[in-house]
Amino acid sequence: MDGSVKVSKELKHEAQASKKRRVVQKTVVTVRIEANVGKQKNEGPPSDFWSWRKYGQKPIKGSPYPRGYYRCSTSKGCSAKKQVERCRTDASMLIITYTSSHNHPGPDLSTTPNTLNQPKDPQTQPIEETPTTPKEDHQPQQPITMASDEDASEDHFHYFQSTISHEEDPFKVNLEKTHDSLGVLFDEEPLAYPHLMTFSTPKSEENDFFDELEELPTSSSFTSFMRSGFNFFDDRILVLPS
DNA sequence: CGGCTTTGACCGGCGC
DNA sequence: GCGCCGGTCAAAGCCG
Repeated sequence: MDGSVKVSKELKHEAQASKKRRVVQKTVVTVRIEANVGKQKNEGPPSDFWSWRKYGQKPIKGSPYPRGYYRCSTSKGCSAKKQVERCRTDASMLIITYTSSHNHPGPDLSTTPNTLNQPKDPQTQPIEETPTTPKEDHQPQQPITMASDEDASEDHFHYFQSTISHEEDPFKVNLEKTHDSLGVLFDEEPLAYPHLMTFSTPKSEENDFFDELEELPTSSSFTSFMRSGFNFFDDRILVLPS
């Protein structure tokens, strides 16, 4: 179990050609799983901390492996979706495509028992626009769910590159073994990679991306999302679909 | 008992 | 107009 993280990045830059659906935020994450050294139970959903409910699976043409469709089960009104597909050539390569974004604080990431590095308030900012609690899952809530299909999410295309040069993935190992060690994960997570992603602090030359990022309502949730993902994803790319 | 997974069918869009 | 493909829903079953 070398548990080495392979940094494979593939940037997809597609021009929008659709005339209907404007643009839906699409995040393509390539994960290389190699924890199946002797087991095979951790191959499925090593995803993030959010709970995903599988709502469909279909064989994709051109790929011997089927594609699974997941939906966020953490919140009923969450429109976050995820597609898990396996590489056609590399069975150990998982291609996860995230669509939309969570409109609610996912896992209690900030609820870390050892709040030593998270001096944030308990109710600091679960969400900027506030969850559309009053509404149900029927209502067209778009305060935060800008990734839905509203015009608000025009051309959102960000490109994040996790510079995980650390080969030490204690979390990853744990994660792959069992999701129960999530707590450990957080605990182990010293300071995460705050500077890795200049989220709320746009200043890099990639300002372009951040420029649009500022529109991202899910700053806290998203951040958490990223943080958590950093430990599991080799590389994450936000792509702007057609 | 609740939640999640699974599988088949259905629907919409696109291409030919 | 038909067929292909991808995506989603819905019902049943299983597991915890």
